Amino acid sequence: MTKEISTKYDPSEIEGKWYEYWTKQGLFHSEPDEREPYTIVIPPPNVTGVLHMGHMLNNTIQDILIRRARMMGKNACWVPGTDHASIATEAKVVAKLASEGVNKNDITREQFIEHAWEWTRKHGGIILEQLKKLGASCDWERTCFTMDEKRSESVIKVFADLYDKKLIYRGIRMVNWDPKAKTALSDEEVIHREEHGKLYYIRYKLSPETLFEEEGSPEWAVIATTRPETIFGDIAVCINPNNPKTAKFKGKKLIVPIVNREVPVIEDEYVDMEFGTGFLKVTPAHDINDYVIGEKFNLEVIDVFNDDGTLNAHGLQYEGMDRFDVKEKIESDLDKLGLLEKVESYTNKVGYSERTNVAVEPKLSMQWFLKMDELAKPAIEAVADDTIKFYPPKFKNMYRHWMENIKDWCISRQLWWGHRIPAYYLPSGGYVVAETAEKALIKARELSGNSELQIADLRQDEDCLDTWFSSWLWPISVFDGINQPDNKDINYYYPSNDLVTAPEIIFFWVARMIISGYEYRQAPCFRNVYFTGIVRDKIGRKMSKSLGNSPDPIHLIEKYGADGVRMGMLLTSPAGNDLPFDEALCEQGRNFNNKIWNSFRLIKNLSPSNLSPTPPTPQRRETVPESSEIAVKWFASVLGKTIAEVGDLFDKYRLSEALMLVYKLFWDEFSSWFLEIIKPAYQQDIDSVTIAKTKEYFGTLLKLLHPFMPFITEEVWQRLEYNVENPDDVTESIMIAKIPKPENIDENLIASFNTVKEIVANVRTVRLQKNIPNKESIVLEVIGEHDNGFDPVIRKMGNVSEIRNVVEKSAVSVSFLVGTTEYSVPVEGNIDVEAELAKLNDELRYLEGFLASVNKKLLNEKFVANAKPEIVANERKKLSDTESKINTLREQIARLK
RNA sequence: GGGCCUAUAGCUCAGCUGGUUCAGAGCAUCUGCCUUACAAGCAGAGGGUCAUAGGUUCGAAUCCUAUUGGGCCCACCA
Repeated sequence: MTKEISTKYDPSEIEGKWYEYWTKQGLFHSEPDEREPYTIVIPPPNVTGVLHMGHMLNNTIQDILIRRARMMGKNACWVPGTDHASIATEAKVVAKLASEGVNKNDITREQFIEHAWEWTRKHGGIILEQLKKLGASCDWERTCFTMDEKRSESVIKVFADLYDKKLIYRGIRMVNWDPKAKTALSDEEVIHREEHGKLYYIRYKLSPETLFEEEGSPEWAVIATTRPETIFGDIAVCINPNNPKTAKFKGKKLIVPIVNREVPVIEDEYVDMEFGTGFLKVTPAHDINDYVIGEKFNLEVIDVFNDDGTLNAHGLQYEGMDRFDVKEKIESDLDKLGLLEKVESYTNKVGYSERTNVAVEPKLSMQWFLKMDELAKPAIEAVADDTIKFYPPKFKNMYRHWMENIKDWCISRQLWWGHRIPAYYLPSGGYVVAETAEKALIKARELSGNSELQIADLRQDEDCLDTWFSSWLWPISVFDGINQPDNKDINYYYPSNDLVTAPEIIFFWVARMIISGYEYRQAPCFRNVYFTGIVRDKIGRKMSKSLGNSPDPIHLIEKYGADGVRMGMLLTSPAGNDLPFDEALCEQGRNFNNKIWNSFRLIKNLSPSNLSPTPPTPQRRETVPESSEIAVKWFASVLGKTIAEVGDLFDKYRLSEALMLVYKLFWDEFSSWFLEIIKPAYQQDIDSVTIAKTKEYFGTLLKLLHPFMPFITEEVWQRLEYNVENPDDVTESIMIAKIPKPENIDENLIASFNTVKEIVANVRTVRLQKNIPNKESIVLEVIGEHDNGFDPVIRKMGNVSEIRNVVEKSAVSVSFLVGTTEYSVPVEGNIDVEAELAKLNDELRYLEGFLASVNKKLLNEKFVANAKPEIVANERKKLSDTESKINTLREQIARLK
């Protein structure tokens, strides 16, 4: 009867079909209307990136949220897009050009940017196509790119605005320098890693002028440093004025080795008396602390490095060598000169560039900065008072701590791929900031008083802006809310509802978006932030390209289906927890799909007429089996209850748990109980009332599942022609069907049914233990209270021919307790008295122990006096129940003996 | 160095303001089953001194303290 429908579900045949259908029907597209909006803006992936497991997790969650909101009747809008990823993309383009023998320095800025656009056109958008495979229901008509026209305009406008507000300034500061990308980095782009290095103890000879007079006095000071290659920049040696060990060097002069520069010994309490030898070499150009000291003492700054990390002319004979090579060379050279006292192994933290993974160099340079402290204030408050909620809330602390100690943001980058800083330098000196060259010209003429000035006379700043300086505007700029602050989209969709992102970028991105939201909309940019964890492999390593431990998401989708992978991703990932990914999870997801598929096959073939020789006629009254009647009523309750619970879990962003709940509802309650009850026996008919209810429930289950597994639910929904059979559903796609409100919840019914399940399970256990085949019906004896209302279900599910209320059970039988009622299954032949007795005695012993503990509690006056009355009452009930159980057991034991 | 989080079955996790079925779920394991939707399945079963030591309380997985083990964030000790 099911010949035409395969017994295995094959996702590959249908996923593409439905995605196309949804797109063609315009179901992902949103326009402002009278409904309540529900908005998510995607964390824009790098334009030339490819999908990895982190994206999979992140976008699965977003899709679940957006699909759920849509089915709750909201006007759901998920805006997709990509990020130009300034430094990462530029690095890729530079590498590509290099492989073709082209050096970036040999071509013009314009040429380079053309190459970068070409690269973007070629590789860009791949990732968005991959998201479609996952089922992401983004509004593709709204796709944005951080460097498209509107977004670029927004960025420049904001820069000019913040400059006018005096929040952006330009200055020479010590910044993190990436010698590979040859650009400044923000503090956030630097990753500190512990590293095993060396601590060099170097002798700095006393100047002949300031030698100690006494015989046997030291001829040098020993200075401990991890960076001997910076001695060319040494300009002083510092001691702590309170340090007796170094006190006699006060006022002395020392000779920097190799350079042979005479430098003074200065005194500052910054120097740690305990560390090393108590002497600190001061190299203001290459250490932030030294720089501070240098400023204080007004010392000269000698920068010894080129932009690429090689030594410059200050490095004397080492000029042109790489800093790491110099470190080694200088070690041996110092040794030869007898100036290296010793070398110790030493562990310290070294900063690395997040993008290029080279050690960053503190470097003094002219950069643009954004003042943060004032801007941060409303953003701190918004998270503190839960205007913007974090899930999980533990990240609130982290956020607050960072925000309260926020430093100015270095926003300039010495890169070409990005938004060029709109600052224009005048030939006569000075500069102006304006959104366009034309506007700049007006300002420049004003500034210089020279009305003859032309655009060509102005020189635009060479730097471009940090990538995050465009993404921080994302929730606003995707709706063009910077350029057109009062347009209908921004007014309708902003603030967005949920942001789903990784905790790694809480400072890079989340915090800054919140800041810009308050600065440019005077409102939060989103209401909730869901932080996902890091996807790890089975043994806990972070998934990464270099380790090669990351499965290709597209392969996974091909293997398990998008729905299966989505489920696998979600099964073990509560908010903020890392996700130990295992393909077995996808397998579980795929198996569940198959379960859904097979339920569908069963239901599809339920028909009042399919086996009956004569179709039902109005004359032939259908009979509804009692068991089906019970099941239909019971399942309505379970369904209603679960809908309510799922809603609650969604409100708390506990998506894994919501999925698990629906999973169990579908597999255990619906498939194993409901369907098994209503399923007609071989060659038996089924009534149309039960069929209708079954299909209705199945439809509701599909709706509940749809946000998690969109493809299979649509396929099955359509195959059942759900909308046709249920006139109330006027919708075509399950995507826009409405999830019903929780109703018909009868807790008593659910509780009674649970008892029934327990009875049936016990009957089945007896069968297994006694080798009674399922096909052989049995008799069930009841001794004690029992609700006969559910007997039809017990009969069907346990294959029980008769349920008998008796006073005394059959002599040869196996019995069990459910609640305080004893049930007994008469069996043929003899039973193993010994084994039976042992089992009963075990149980008796346990119950007696339990009784004793309950008794102890109740005899404790303090407990009775202090505990809440309902708790005491409950203990009393436990006492009497246990006593009654014990009596039953004792009787059983006596009888056996 | 400062701060935050965490420790519950073999694995991944629930367990709300202490007290009902407080020791749970899924997966994995074991035992029967090819029972007309499904072996990617069905039915059943066994797994835990709730990290350790103290304390508060009539009562602690839950609250407090210390110890140990994991994880994360921040920070300029050369």
